[in-house]
Amino acid sequence: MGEKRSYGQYCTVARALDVVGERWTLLLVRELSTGPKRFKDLLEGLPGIGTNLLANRLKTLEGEGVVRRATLPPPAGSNVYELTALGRSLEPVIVALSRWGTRFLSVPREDDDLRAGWAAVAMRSVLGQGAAGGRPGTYEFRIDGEAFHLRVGAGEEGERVETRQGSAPDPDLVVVGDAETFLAVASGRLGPEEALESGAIRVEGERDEGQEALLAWYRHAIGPPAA
Amino acid sequence: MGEKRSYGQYCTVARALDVVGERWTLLLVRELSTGPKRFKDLLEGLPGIGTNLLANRLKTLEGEGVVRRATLPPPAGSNVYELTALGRSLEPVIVALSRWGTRFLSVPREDDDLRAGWAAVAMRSVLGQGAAGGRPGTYEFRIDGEAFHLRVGAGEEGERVETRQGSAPDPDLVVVGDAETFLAVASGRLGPEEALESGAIRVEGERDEGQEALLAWYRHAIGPPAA
DNA sequence: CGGAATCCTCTTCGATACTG
DNA sequence: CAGTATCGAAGAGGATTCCG
Repeated sequence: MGEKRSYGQYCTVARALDVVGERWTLLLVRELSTGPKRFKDLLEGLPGIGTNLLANRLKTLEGEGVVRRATLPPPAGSNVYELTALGRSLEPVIVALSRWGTRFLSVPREDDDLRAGWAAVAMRSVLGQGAAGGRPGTYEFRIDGEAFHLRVGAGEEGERVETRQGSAPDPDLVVVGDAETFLAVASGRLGPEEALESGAIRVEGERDEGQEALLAWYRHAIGPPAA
Repeated sequence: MGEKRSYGQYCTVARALDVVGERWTLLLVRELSTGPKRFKDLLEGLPGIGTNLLANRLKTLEGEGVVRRATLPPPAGSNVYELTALGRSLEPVIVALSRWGTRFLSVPREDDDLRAGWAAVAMRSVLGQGAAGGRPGTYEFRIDGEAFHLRVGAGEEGERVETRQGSAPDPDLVVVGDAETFLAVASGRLGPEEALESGAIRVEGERDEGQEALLAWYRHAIGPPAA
């Protein structure tokens, strides 16, 4: 039984792909990159994977130290899967793929699935491109009614960004919109100005100040349309 | 007939993987990342792929604008495959995977294949981590008798690095060694000092000055052992 | 509800042989 | 040398069932 297929190359890239190169695996990491999830949530976020394949991938990744099983603290108490430190260190891979994939996004195809979390991942991936000088802070996104927050910290080289599902306790800014709009903005297809003017994206709280801050942040983070 | 399998997700990561997520594809990009190659050379660098699969991948990637066919200028005149600009922009993906895969490298396994080019890719991927202040220049590596050169240019944010097969016309430094040693150094398993002292890696040209420069460069580029 | 196991069909892979 | 053709083996994927 599955003796673990390997490329059999003494090469850093091949070794990485031995672990995360199989079908679905990196998408599974993407799902967990915003926080722990139950088996059922993962199925929801990976339409078409099938329960057996998901279980297999999880088992393999757990064996390799990329994923870990955990139990959420009360009152939740659910069994979840989460990334280990090793798994979280795949972030640059996800970001690089996300940036590269942006140019293939165009518009949703017939039968394309769409999840709020994917828009959050896309938003995260367009950040931290500029060198220092970003705007550290916590930004909450409510995408199709689901909350995510991005913590932008001023690191040594470029910004350190973390995206997690759920509300932030102390957001500097709360932005509301739908997934397709956020993806359009992340891909550079829709300018933040137009998105705000048309009402496709709204800022909660003190409107004028918040809106100005968001625009400034967008402009810095996303930069000129489509790299 | 192969209607082109897709994850069917309106997501930047999934779209990227729709194009380069299949088995062998990113390794094929790795092979081409150091320069154009003939069909035969690609087979050599992807042991086990099978001619039909390689032909399929190349055709698909050509259709997607990642790879292009070209004819080398005389006197070579061979038909080769090379990356387009779109293909070259996959560099950050390869680098991210290579860095992540470094920790799985350890020592060659029984039956592991090993190619000089893979060591060059690994060397390239450990560069440009430090912020500005790197040492721009051209470094030639002769790995197992094969020549590669890395051009490090001082860019805006971090260094811009390009790796190509073949000799450089004007190398600032020529370093000679075998693939396994270079991979050990790239992975942080072997310090550059030890590698030079043991003679596993040699510097050509004016020894003392060159050796000092190489060491300084290594230290800056690679930094403290194993990030 | 969470997930493992089974069954069956289909596609892809991988190795070799064959052709322009 | 550069592919195409072929075919057995392995993996994907969808449904369904079983177990805690």
